[in-house]
Amino acid sequence: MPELPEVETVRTVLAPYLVGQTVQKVTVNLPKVIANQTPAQFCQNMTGQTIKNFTRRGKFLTIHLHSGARVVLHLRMTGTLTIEKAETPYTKHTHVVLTLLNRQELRFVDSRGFGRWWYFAPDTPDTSGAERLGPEPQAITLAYLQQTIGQRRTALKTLLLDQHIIAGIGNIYADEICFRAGIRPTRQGNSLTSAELQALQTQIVAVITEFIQFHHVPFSVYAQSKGTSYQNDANLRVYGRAGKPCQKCGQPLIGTRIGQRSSVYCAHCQK
DNA sequence: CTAGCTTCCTGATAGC
DNA sequence: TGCTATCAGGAAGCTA
Repeated sequence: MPELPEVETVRTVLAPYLVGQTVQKVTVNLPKVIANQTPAQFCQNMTGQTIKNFTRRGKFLTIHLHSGARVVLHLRMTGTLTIEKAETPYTKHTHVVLTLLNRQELRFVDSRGFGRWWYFAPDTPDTSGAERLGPEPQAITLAYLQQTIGQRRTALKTLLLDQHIIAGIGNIYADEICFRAGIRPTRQGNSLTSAELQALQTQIVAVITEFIQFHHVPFSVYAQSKGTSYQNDANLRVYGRAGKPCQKCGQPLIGTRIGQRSSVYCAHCQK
């Protein structure tokens, strides 16, 4: 489900419920979710720790503990985080639960079970993958695009999805960025002109910034949607609209596959 | 460096 | 209604 804007919503909405709280009990119902430890080790390490901060980097979230330890987590396709009262029954696929001293719980629910959590002791390096991310989309410059995307023969869409180049862009916003930049997602990176790379830079920043705003919901709305800020978004111009008329020119949008990912673009508006 | 494929899973939906 | 096939917003790992 989530790309950077949705993960940012998770961070903003949940941070006030986590920061300053102490972990009283840890429950792991699906062991493989804890990527670098046994559930027993993880529970022992986490119990009694106090949460200092809750941050995001790309699509990764990090719970910083006062001890200097960190818990890094990735929601992947279907992971969600919610705050529930301790007495509320678990829903299906509740894989990790942090019970806090205030009788509230942080629950990780993930139907496909692709999401992962990592625990890193103080002064040990992050090996979750978050340490190898490219810059945040808002920090992308024209010069950076010229020396990365501009040098590669791979399809633009695939490059936008490469987290080592830019952190946080997923399948939805990659298509939206290409549409708004007027560039076909199938174009080779090194075929882009300076003007096109500039348009790309502008839209990378604009699309991510706008959707962070769109998905910024109050806790009540977030809680009601079970930890999702994403719904079929009226602001999306191409994603999920294959065959429907382009909102600029009216021609039917093309649905195709690029790098094994579903992709939509306008053959008329995107060169 | 690159393209293509598989794998990890459950669930929603489309078609028959 | 029920069955089957297909697809899904992520990403790593493998092959050639």
